[in-house]
Amino acid sequence: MAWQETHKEQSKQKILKSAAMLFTHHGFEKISIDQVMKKAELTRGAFYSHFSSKSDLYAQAISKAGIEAYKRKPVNCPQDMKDFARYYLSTEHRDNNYQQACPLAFLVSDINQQDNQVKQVYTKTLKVFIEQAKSLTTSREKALQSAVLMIGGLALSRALDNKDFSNELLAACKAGVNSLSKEEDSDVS
Amino acid sequence: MAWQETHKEQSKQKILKSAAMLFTHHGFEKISIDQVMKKAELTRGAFYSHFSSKSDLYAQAISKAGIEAYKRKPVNCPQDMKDFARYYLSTEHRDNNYQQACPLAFLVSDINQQDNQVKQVYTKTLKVFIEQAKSLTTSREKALQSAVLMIGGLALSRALDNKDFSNELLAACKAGVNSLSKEEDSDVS
DNA sequence: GTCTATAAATAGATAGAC
DNA sequence: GTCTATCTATTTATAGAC
Repeated sequence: MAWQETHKEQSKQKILKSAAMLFTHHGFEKISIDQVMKKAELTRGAFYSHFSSKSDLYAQAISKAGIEAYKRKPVNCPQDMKDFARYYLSTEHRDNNYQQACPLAFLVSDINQQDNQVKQVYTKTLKVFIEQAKSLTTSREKALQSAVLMIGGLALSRALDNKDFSNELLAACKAGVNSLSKEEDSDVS
Repeated sequence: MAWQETHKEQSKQKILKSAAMLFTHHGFEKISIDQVMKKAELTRGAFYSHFSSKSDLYAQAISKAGIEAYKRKPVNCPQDMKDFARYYLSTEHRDNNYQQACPLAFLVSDINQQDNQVKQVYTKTLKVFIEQAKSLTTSREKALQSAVLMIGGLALSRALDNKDFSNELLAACKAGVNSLSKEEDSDVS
């Protein structure tokens, strides 16, 4: 019994890992259950033993993707907003070169089309992101602005067909975030 | 002959108007050609006399949606970044109460999944937006940051399931844009 | 140019064997 | 729990009548 439970959990985690990667990079509609299951080395029929619907998988995959994406960020840049922005607003992140990209940016305009479960998971993930930003700046308002500059900047940079323009946009966002960080803040009490 | 040309152009404009509205609010994948044609009071079969593919329609619809969305903005707030931000980052804009919402925010993470024609149109539309912002601030960098705060802020606000949180985010972005405007800028030469 | 009808492909979800 | 097979619905795109 314990073996079976473990086996089932392992299968579910394989599905979730595949889904987190595929959905983050290509969005909800472009990815089919079949693609997710093939990447997880399973078949379509096994899917509904683990998830109630494609939308259910999407919600859980976004949550996992968020956790995976932040797993490295705090480690690499625990106290410094500049490092955070450099990591987040990098061309590598934009160009799909991170194993787990940030779903907040990659899926931002996809979420409004989804059901409440998905919106709730996305909102919770954003709150964690903003808490992270809050610890690196001096006010909640500045944390919100930094989050929008990072998430919005990365999302916009991915939509452009002009690399120079896209790079310029990332640089401007980095500068904006830096001007909101603790070190640059003249209001330190 | 002239009559037919006019008639054809009118049909195309009706299709484009329907597509601009439907695509902007629901994205590329959630809208079918059939839905667009029904809204335009035509049938599916007539579609391919006007557009080569659904993707072709999408590109032209984004262009039209951008033009329509900006048609009012400069009129309402010709010289003032604060008015621009108040208009753009309003709850009405977020909640689909504008007849023509801004495709830059509503579709931002959808564009990366599309072909080059779509990306080019989106990029061109963003350039116009930034030129608008440039005329209301003191540097290109501030214009880029303002654009990201507005477009990214609106996009993010639409993804949340918590109205208070969403409103707070819009307010923070408005404050951020205001601090980048000409009036608040201490570097005026 | 617009219509009806249909081809051809894809995908979400389910049934039943093992 | 996972497999193969299939149902059902949807959608892009095309063919041909008017």
